[in-house]
Amino acid sequence: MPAPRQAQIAEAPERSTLPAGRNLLFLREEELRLAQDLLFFGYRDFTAGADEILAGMSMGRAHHRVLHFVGRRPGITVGDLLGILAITKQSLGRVLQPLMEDGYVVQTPGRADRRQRLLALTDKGAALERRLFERQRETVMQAYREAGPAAVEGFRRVMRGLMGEQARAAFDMLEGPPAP
Amino acid sequence: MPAPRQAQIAEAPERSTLPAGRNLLFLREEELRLAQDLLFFGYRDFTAGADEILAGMSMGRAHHRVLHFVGRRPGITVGDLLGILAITKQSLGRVLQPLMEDGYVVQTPGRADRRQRLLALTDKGAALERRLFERQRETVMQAYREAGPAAVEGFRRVMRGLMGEQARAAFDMLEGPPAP
DNA sequence: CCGTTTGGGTCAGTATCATTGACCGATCCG
DNA sequence: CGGATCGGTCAATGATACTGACCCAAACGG
Repeated sequence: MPAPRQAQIAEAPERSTLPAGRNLLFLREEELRLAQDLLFFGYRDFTAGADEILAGMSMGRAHHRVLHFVGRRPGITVGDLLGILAITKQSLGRVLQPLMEDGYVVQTPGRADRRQRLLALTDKGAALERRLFERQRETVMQAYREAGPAAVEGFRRVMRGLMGEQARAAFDMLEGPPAP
Repeated sequence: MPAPRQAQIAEAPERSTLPAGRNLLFLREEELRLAQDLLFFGYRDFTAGADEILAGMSMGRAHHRVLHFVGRRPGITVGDLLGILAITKQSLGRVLQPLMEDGYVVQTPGRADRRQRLLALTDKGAALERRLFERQRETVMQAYREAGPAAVEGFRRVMRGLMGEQARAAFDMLEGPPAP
């Protein structure tokens, strides 16, 4: 008998024939578990296509994120980019440095504040970003088509609701005015 | 003039006053960029709460995923779990091993096939999983409430659409019948 | 019954993404 | 001028993942 350590095994959650009163709570719990699963599988496959391309260039998701957000906001400062990504300076540096050395991104000193380094994609950087973009476009567009326009609107509302304060502010800044 | 290397700077994408014919294409492009942003920010904050708890226990997201899926399918085999997570045996081992040593997960030999190791949460494991679950529940439930039931349905449809073949099969198995 | 396949575990080495804490130079601003 | 800010950099660490090779034990099939 292989049991020198008799651990308590948790009971499996019930899946049917519930006491009437708990029904609503149970549904909410299942709803949540469903959401966890959806987000795990969905996000993974959303990024999978771009990850594949990146792997072949000894880059990773972090590089893609920089390309994406710099492309979205040309002239963004390093500080603002850090705020969007919510990573440390060092983590960004390790990704941004090679991107600049390899000619995907350039920085130019700010005119108003010369301490700032304004980031922008080169043509080469924009081309790579576009390649990654097109790959994800296929995935997302198919999901949008299958789901329909109303579903897309719902998807947006829920995803936005998942964000915290800080992310929502960054998000609104990105989607909002071209530049302050 | 600090320009020994004159890189081409890509033009910023236009944001208004488009040639009429390209309008639709432009909207689709913006739609996609919006989706990318939503998924990045949304997923990050969805996992942030649980990540915080895990960090305090020298665990990471990978541990959470194991607890989640084992909790969802008690008695799951190692092979099936590998299929769901889509990682290598070695990667799973490095996470599963400590979880078993620390008494969060137990394995029992399969009755039909004694090569199999059937995984289950201990009470301790179920308690931790619940703690993580409750944390994410707050985030998701608030997003659901804000967005409304119709939006939730749309969210589900789109997330499911993002999945590839393999993920969709795993997903359907999870949400489907209690056990084969 | 014996050989092959399958389920699971393990070793060694490598890569990416992230962290902390400290420190520096250049620039801005009161 | 002096402090605050923007950006870069050092060193060390940890989590997650990968490949390829190899092993044991149990199941399966001719």
